[in-house]
Order: sequence, then C-alpha cells, then structure tokens
Amino acid sequence: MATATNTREQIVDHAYQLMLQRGLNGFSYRDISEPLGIKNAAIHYHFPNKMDLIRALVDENIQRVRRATAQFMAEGGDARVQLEGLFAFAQRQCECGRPICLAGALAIDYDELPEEIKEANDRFFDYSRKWLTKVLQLGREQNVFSFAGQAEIKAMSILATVQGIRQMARACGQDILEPVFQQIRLDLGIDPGINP
Amino acid sequence: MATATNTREQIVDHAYQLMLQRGLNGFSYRDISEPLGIKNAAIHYHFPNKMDLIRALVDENIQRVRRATAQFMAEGGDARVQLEGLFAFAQRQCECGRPICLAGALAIDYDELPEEIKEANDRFFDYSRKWLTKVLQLGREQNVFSFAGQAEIKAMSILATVQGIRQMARACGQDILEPVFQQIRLDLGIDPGINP
DNA sequence: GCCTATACTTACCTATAAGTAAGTCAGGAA
DNA sequence: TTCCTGACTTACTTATAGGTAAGTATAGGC
Repeated sequence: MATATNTREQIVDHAYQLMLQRGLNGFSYRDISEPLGIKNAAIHYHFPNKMDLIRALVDENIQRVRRATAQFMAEGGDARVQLEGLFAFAQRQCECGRPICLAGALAIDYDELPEEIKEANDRFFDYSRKWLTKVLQLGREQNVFSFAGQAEIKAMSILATVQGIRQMARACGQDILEPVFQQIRLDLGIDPGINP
Repeated sequence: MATATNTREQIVDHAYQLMLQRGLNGFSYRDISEPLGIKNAAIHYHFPNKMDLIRALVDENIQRVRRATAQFMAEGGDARVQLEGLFAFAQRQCECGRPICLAGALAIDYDELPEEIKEANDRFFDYSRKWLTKVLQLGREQNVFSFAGQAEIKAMSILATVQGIRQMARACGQDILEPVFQQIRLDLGIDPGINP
C-alpha cells in the first residue's frame, strides 16, 4: 500500500516525541494510534512488541547523530563550529518540546531494557564521546580551545553537562541553556571576540 | 500501633529506591507492598494516592540536602570540603543502586506532576544552586578555586555535569564518575598537591 | 470494661495496558 | 482471473494498575 512506509514513519515520529516527553512507561500504544487515526493493532503489525518500537527509536537516534557529524568525522573541520552545532541542536530540541534526549530518557528505564537495546544505546554514547573527543583534540591543535586534562574526559564532562542541563531545563525553563553553554565556552577559554 | 511510623518510613524508603531505579511509571504499589509483607491498601492508608507518595519523596529529598548542608549555609567553611561532599554523595548513591537523583528522575515525568510537586522539586534545584553558588564564591575568596564568569552560572554548570554524569553512569558504569569529578576539579584550577 | 482512634486487611471496582488471532481489502504477479 | 502478499481492522484476552468501601484488631484514655 502506498502509505505503508508513511504509517511506520509516523508511528516512529510520534513514539519518539512521547518517549522524550513521558518516558518508556509514560505512554501507551493508544497515545500513538489515536492521533494518527489508526488502531493499536496497526502498531503491533509494524512493531510486534513495545521493545521493537523502542529499538527503532534508538536506531533512529544513532543514525541522526551519525548523519549530523559524518563530514566532520571523515574530514575534520572547524572545532568551534562543531561545538556550536551541539549547543544549537540542544537548543532546538528544547524548543520543540524535547528537552531530554533519548539516551537520557532511557537511562531511567535501563534495567527494564533487553540487552540488545542497552548495547545499541551504549553505541550512541560511545559515538558521541568519540566525536566530541575529536572536536576537542582538533580545537586544541587549532589553538581555539584550551583546557586541562585529557580530551576524552573533558568530552565526557561536556556531554554530561549538556545532558544534565537539558534535564534541568524541564524544571527551570530553557533560558538556563545558553548561560551554561557560555560557561562551557569560558571553561574552554574560547575568545568571544573571534568568531569561527 | 507501635509499627505505625515504621511502616510509613519503610514505604517511603522502598518507594524512593524504586522511583530512582524505574521512574514514576515504572513501579507499582505491589512492588512496595510485597517485599514489606503488607497489602496495597496499607499504602493507600498512608498515601491516599500515588502523587501523595511522590510528594513525600520530594520532601524527603529537600530535607536531606538541607540537613547535609545546614552548617555550611549558616557558618560557611572550607569550599573544597563542600565540593568533595557533593562528589562523595553522588559516588555513594551510585554504589547503592541510585545512580540517578530524584529530581532528575522526575524530570521525565514532569508534565504529569501536579503543580505543587513541581514547585517542591524546583525548590530542591533552587536550594542546591544556592548552596553550590556559595561554595564557589567562598572558594574563590579562599583562593582555592579559580574560574571565569559568574559563580551562579558556574554552579548550574557543575550541578548539570554531576546530574548528567550520574545519568550516563547507568549505561557506562560508575567508573566514569571519578574521572569527570577530577575534570571538574581541573576546570576549577584545584591544586592537587594541596589538600584541604 | 467500654470507647475511640489508629493502622491496617479483605474484597472488591474500573480503567487501561500490552498483546493476539482471525478477518478484510487493495494491488500486483502469474 | 485467480491468488498471494502487505497493510491493515475487528474483536477479543489477560494482566495489572490505581483506587475504594467496609470490616477487623489493637492500644491507650476514660
């Protein structure tokens, strides 16, 4: 049928939004099927059980970050632009009602997840850390970042800060994002006068 | 009855643990009543509905942080000791199966919460931020911390980092905590040779 | 010894969750 | 033209959730 892939995509889209706003146990198949005007069983047709659906969200999540960073990972580039990309992404997600990221949302339900989903989610963290490590290493070489310690640990630390502030934005509002991003820039010794 | 307050406390204890491990919608009254050898209705007796129970957890959370920091907030003290207290607390919580903090766990379920619980939870964030801001300000005056920007924003940034890394510890294991805490120390220019 | 409040248990209710088996129906291949 | 496959719907099942009303046992005050 012509709408086949379309329905599947719409299910994933809705599930993604619901997952980020309410968590794994905070939404049901009805929350997806009703707004789409389909039946619950239609979701079961595409995703036999809920974990199959969650698996699709995790895969989607990995693909998105890979797409967004593919060029940099292959060819390198301006470190500051990459870092600003991370900030802008978090900002946009907040604005469209997705303050908390998928990997963060799944952390709460972690021991409910089957092993393969844990592994897939871990790959998202691994990839993100590798990307930001490369950004920081290059930025140091380009003399636009300055920080103490290993790039890999600094990368974990910045990812944690972004993760944490997105979580806190739910309570405090998204206005806290930009000041904290500015603090990260300050801590990286970024000269505000020089734009990339 | 002699066991009255005891039962109530045990309910709160179990609920606290379950809330942190599975999130608001990830545990049921049965998960509390069964291990305690009581009936679901006994929980309803103490907490007429689930939100009353959650409210008790949030109150408990605020009281704990106030107790832990009361002396410093009244009289001041060594800034490094306070900061290490935060790190040690996070470390201990991870070790006893509570990687994610209550306020963070509730962030996922935020729009499900009644207004009064949101406000109570916000007070936890506010209080934590005020405490850490004071720690950073004093540390700067004591010449043991050095950082760029406002103490209040730096405080938010550090709280976010701790919050975020605790979330990530669920996936990556608690071994990532200490390196990231060390990064926070480095970023604060803490001299590792001088112990408080 | 009776009374009352506290701290429960027993026995229910209703709603909703995830999931399934069987049927429908359109469109393309043989 | 028939038949098969993909994409569903209809109509169910079973389990569990949160919640309630009425009853019970015990301790302490009078």
